[in-house]
Amino acid sequence: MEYKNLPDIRGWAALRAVIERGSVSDAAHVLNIGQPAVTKRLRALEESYGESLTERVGGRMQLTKAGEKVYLLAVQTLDKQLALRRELLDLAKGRTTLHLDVTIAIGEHLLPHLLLSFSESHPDFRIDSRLVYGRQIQNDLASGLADLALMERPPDHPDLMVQKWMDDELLLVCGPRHPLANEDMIPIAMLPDLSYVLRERGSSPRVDLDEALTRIGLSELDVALEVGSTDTIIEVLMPGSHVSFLPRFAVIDDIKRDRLHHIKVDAFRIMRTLWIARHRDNIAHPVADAFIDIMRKDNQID
Amino acid sequence: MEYKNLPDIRGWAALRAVIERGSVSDAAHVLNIGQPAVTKRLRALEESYGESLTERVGGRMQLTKAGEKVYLLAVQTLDKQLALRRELLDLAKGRTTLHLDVTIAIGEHLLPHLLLSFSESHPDFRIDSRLVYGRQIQNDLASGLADLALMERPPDHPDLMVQKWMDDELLLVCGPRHPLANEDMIPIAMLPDLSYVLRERGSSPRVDLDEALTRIGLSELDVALEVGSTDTIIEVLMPGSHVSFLPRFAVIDDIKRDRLHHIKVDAFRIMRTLWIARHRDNIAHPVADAFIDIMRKDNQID
DNA sequence: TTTTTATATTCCATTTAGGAATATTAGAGA
DNA sequence: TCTCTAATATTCCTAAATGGAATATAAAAA
Repeated sequence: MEYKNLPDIRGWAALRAVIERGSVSDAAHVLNIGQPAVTKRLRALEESYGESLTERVGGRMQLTKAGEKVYLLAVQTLDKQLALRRELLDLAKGRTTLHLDVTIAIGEHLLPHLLLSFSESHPDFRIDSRLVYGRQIQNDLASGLADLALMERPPDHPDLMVQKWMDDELLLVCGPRHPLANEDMIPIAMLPDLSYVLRERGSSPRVDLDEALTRIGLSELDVALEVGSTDTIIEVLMPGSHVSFLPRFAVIDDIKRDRLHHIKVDAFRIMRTLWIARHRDNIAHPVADAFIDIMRKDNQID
Repeated sequence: MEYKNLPDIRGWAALRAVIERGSVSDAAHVLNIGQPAVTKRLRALEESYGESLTERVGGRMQLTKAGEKVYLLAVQTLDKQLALRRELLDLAKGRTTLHLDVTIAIGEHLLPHLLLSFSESHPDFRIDSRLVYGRQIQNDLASGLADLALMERPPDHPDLMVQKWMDDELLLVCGPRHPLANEDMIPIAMLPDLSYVLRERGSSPRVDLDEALTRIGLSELDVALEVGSTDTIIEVLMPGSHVSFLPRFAVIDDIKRDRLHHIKVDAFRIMRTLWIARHRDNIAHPVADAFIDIMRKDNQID
């Protein structure tokens, strides 16, 4: 049985940090060790695999072909190791915790209310929630780091299952002082003339937006600012020079209170669905079931 | 990012070896290190997880609840690490190797012919084959250690896909000097009176046999000997005091040449299917496709 | 170029790994 | 219950490794 030539997990951690930070010294900082230590870890790992795993390309550390494969295993294993740690903690303390991942927008607008309802009706259960990016949610579910996730786009990982949570729509909105604040509807042709504040590329609402724009043949909008939080976007809209596409659930309250104005676009709607996702091997989780129950009930009230 | 408290992979290897061999000293032997080293690895691992992972139960080392979880990750990771090593080798040498797992019986009787046909028609491709037990095949496929498998029972792992290869049957056979060597057919009632040489419990033919017997209400046969190889069973049958249930593909030649006699059993046949199995993520493997092609052609000739 | 920033080396103190010998413990058998 | 025995845990020691500080080297930026 193999023993002597096994790689060191800390080598995997080093590789991961170097790739994800893009530099050895940043990685060293994140890992709380010195830069030479990281370099040496990488060398040792390369020696263990007999292949060079990284190369400097334009000042950034990148993976070689072989490095890609090692990196994949490294991330998988480190994530699973973390999940295992947590599982053992839960086991020891006899607690039943639900580890929940949600997208940023859902976390900002829908989650607080849900958590409140849940903790009222199930004071004995515990939920640990994390606001993460869509891609990361898939990794977390796959590795067991998360038991359940609320997402704005369905995952494409083969082991992840989804069920529909609720319908949503991306709405074009502006602040009350914007020139269009009194318009009920505008034609599609006017969309390129507006100045936008949007979520960053790759975020779920942005991907949905870009897909919808491509469908109607619009390639690029005039994006004045990219922001990582819908709440921040709403603040930026207030002065009135920009508009944005935001999930209905995030702006519905502000629209009702006339803090934001919903500009309809003629013959253009971006419909979407919010999803509940979980790993196929993790379909029997008492806290998850209780939580989903709460979500469904809550939905009926709204 | 976690770094300092990561477990040592060699700890995982030690845990795995201890559990699979059932003792610390055996594990030490397999790992080519001393017994104290293994003990210390276990201690270190337990310290890292903050839980005791093993306990001595009746002289055998067993897993605690927490140990189970750690063991699972250990096996997964070590297998994947092995698969990764091999993948890197293939990558470096630019060769295309098919890693094939087959059950013992298939390996003894069907594989040699297949490999020959394959190497004749595809001299540029390479096949590494392993004879392993059914349960292990599933692990190998799941971890990527094997690309393709030929099995006597379909896997129940959710990520593994099967396609039918060929039909088979378990035949009751005896040597030419056995008292029943001239009988064409016997009643079911006579089955318990015979003395059997069978594959060991858990092997694919044995599981099929036991299931079939259960279906007709026969719980136990008189098993004189359990053997790990069908070839060995055939040898043991020669003197003529025992009978066995063996896959048709393993005995058809010997029956034709009158080295074995097939005893039909009235209203009792054990039909089975041989399967080609692979991982869902590994469905595009050129060598696998070429090999499956050979298997199909071969089948038509027989 | 020169400057600046990032990575690799070297050297050293410290820690850790594993072997040999030995103590301890847990089952088996009287 | 008390040996006896086989297995596991400890101890002690040497060899090997880790990671830090200082420094050399390499690669971008100016």
